[in-house]
Amino acid sequence: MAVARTPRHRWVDAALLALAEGGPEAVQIESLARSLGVSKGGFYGYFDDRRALLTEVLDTWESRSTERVLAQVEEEGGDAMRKARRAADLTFSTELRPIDLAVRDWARRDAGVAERLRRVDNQRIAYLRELLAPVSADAEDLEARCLVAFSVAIADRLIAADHGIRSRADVLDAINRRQLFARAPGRP
Amino acid sequence: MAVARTPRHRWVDAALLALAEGGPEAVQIESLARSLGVSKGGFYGYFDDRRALLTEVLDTWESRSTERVLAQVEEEGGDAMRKARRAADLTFSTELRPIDLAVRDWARRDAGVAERLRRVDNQRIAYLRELLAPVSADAEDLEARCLVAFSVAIADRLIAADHGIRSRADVLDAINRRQLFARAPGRP
DNA sequence: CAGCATCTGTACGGTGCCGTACAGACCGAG
DNA sequence: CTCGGTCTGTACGGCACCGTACAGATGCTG
Repeated sequence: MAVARTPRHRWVDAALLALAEGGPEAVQIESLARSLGVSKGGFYGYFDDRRALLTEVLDTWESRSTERVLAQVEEEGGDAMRKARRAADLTFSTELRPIDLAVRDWARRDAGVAERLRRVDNQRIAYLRELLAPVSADAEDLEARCLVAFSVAIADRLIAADHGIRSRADVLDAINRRQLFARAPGRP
Repeated sequence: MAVARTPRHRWVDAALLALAEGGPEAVQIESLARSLGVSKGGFYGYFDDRRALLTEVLDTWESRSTERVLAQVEEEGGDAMRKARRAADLTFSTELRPIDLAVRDWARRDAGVAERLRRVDNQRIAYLRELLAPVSADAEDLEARCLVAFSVAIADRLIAADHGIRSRADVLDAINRRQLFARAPGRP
């Protein structure tokens, strides 16, 4: 048996990279082959067609964004607060964030992708609730804080505005202190 | 002179629609021609090439998102609060919002688009500052509220999560009441 | 109504990508 | 070393889109 120079997962990884950089349209078999330094000859041994690759790409992204993050977080342990913080860090890592944005735009046009995104987002927000519950006044306040936190995290890379003398990081820090983690009145 | 069945602006409008629905890759001359019930014959009389159309599309979007909104708002008059609210409504109208999202994703890959978006966003946030200044405690608080408001407005259509018994509208309403427009402590 | 500038349909060559076919390279097993 | 299955390179047909060329339709204008 010949050993595979370009096993299945390399195609998927290359596709994830292309998706992150150029959206789903940029996931092109011949282009991926070039970036792998290979011709597309072997591709169709692993995948029926381009569509099958995209499905697998989404499967991989979904798994890395949920199960893998969750496993990592649980392995490291700690209290709910620490776990939720760690989950946030892993979710918005350098590799995962651009894919997240690409998928989010993709979901606007593809109901299947939208459904996957809903599953992933629901799991993320569930974690976020644990993080913010201790400082929230009530269920409505908690839900509001969660949506704000999630929105700010996502929109950060999508907004291009300046903030005068302040850097974006300064403003994000202020949001954390004054809105998200500010203890609600009348809580210990 | 023959009268134009398909004048320049119809190509631009069709392109804006395609951009909103499918991103810049979906702006295809032959596809636009089909949607206009016309062949592409006339297109190259108005534009040098596809690139020129995309430039004009961005010009149009930029103008509609800034000058036109501003003109409309100023025409209707009212105090700063009313103006800023009106500007927000016009900015996130049914037609403009999908284009906004498409441009935002586009900007991740194209520096020129990113620069345009920066100009537009800065103008929008400037208006937002007027809206939120009266309830803010200080400059840092104001900047935080602006970024939160803008982030929530943008991320709304990009987040797919559910909120239990509450609808998204409920949560957005709670955010408005409890975080964005809640009068800062010690303000009249 | 005739002339003419303008717009439109059709046809074409070029390019890039998809998916298929197949010959040959490769490497482990025996 | 030889065999055999697996992977890879190359070549091909098909398709969709870009941009060009040009003939003909169209409807002002004088």
